[in-house]
Amino acid sequence: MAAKRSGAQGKRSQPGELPEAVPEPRGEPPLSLERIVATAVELLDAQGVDGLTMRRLADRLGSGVMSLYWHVDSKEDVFDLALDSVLEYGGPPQACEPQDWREEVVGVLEDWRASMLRHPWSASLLPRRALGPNILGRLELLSKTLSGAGVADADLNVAIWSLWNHVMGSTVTRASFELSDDDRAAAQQRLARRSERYPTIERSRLLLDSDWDGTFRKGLDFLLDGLAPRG
Amino acid sequence: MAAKRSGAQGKRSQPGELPEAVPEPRGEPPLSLERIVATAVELLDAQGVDGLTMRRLADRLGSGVMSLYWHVDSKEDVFDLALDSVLEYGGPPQACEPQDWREEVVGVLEDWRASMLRHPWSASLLPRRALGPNILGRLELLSKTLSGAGVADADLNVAIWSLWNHVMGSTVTRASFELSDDDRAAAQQRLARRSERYPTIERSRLLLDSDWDGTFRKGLDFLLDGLAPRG
DNA sequence: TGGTTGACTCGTACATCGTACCATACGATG
DNA sequence: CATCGTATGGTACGATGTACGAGTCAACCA
Repeated sequence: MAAKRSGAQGKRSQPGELPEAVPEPRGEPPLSLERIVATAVELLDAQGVDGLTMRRLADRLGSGVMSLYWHVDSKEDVFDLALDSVLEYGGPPQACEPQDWREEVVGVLEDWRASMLRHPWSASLLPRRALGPNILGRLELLSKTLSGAGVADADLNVAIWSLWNHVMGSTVTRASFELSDDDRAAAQQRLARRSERYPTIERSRLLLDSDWDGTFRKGLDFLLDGLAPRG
Repeated sequence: MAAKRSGAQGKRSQPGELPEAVPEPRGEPPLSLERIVATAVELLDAQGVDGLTMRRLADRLGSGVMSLYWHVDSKEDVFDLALDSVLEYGGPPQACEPQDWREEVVGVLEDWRASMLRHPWSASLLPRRALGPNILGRLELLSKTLSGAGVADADLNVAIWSLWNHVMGSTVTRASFELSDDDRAAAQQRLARRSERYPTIERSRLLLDSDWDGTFRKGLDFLLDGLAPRG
């Protein structure tokens, strides 16, 4: 529905030069998709998924609630756009071609994971259909790198999904268990109270002392070992 | 809050034998946590996450809405209980000790994945804190199996989380992309329209022809290769 | 016997949400 | 001036989660 969502131009005036306060009365730049999405991300960072409300979003933007709906179809739309916007890819730090394809893949995936951990709400938004241009771009980049590294076309999809699953799984897991210290303490108490039922995970302090970064790196290495061309 | 959530007894009467319709007037067995959770799972299966409403749940149970709140603290509570209840573990099919630790691990994890895929909403509930007794039980079982297989204590947490991440990641991914055929067609169209931007993933038909089960199995094998004791 | 208590049920009410509908304003174009 | 597309936003509606408190009923004690 809706024939809206046109080019979404940011500014509009390039004609004459009016020294008076015509372009921006200061305080309320005009609404735009970009501004809406950026503010939504701010709100999500500050208040979490449940904290994002169309009314609160409009307040932060200094606009009426219904004005948002000219730029956006629904709240779901805002979620999709926010998720994708957070996954914009800066590209590799140095422009030169890296020596090792493996290093490049690791870099791409670690940046991916870091982007999502920077915005913990993104993990809980994942299970919805999420195929914005930035996500697709990252998939394409990963795909191209693997292909260039010599992974056979027949194995390409398996490789991509395995790596994607690893990133998503570890992000979701970490976001779930990195909540508040109170929650963690409560979980530990619950666990200790029934320690006779869960002796092994209690002994290994699974929920307390886990090294998320190390686990991610190690699991990734194992996957890459298996996926490597000419195993 | 709330000192409720007592023993939650199912029946109440074991005194005399009244042949009249005293125990169940047929049609409305008394409310109980078990019945609430079971009905919530039904509703989630039928209508998805957004379909679960306290009012709808009460309707299905033939009770008033607020009656639910005597057994349950909040709607979040219902979600937590439903998620955990779906992950009850039946145990290995045959009682005998399996010959191979690896086979046992694979069995545990495939059953785990299958349980979640049977209730697709469970994937989208995951990113919340989710540590019910059944999930903990599965973690404990996995942990014990790995430990018994000779995985060193120092590597145990890494192994558990890597495998957990693999299950969760592939479940979330599959649930995201196995939506409706319409959605898939729309995504494909969007992709084709910009095929010049995503040539590799379009050529590999990443979004269309993926073998989810095979990917899961292959990734799992790679992880187990890496995690195997005495590599 | 009658009163009290605690487990359990539920109708009403309220704040808050997403958003449909409609009135408005404004710059550009006829 | 009339018209139109772009853009804004006030009001209102239906749905939601749940606080509150009144209700029922069995069991127990006086």
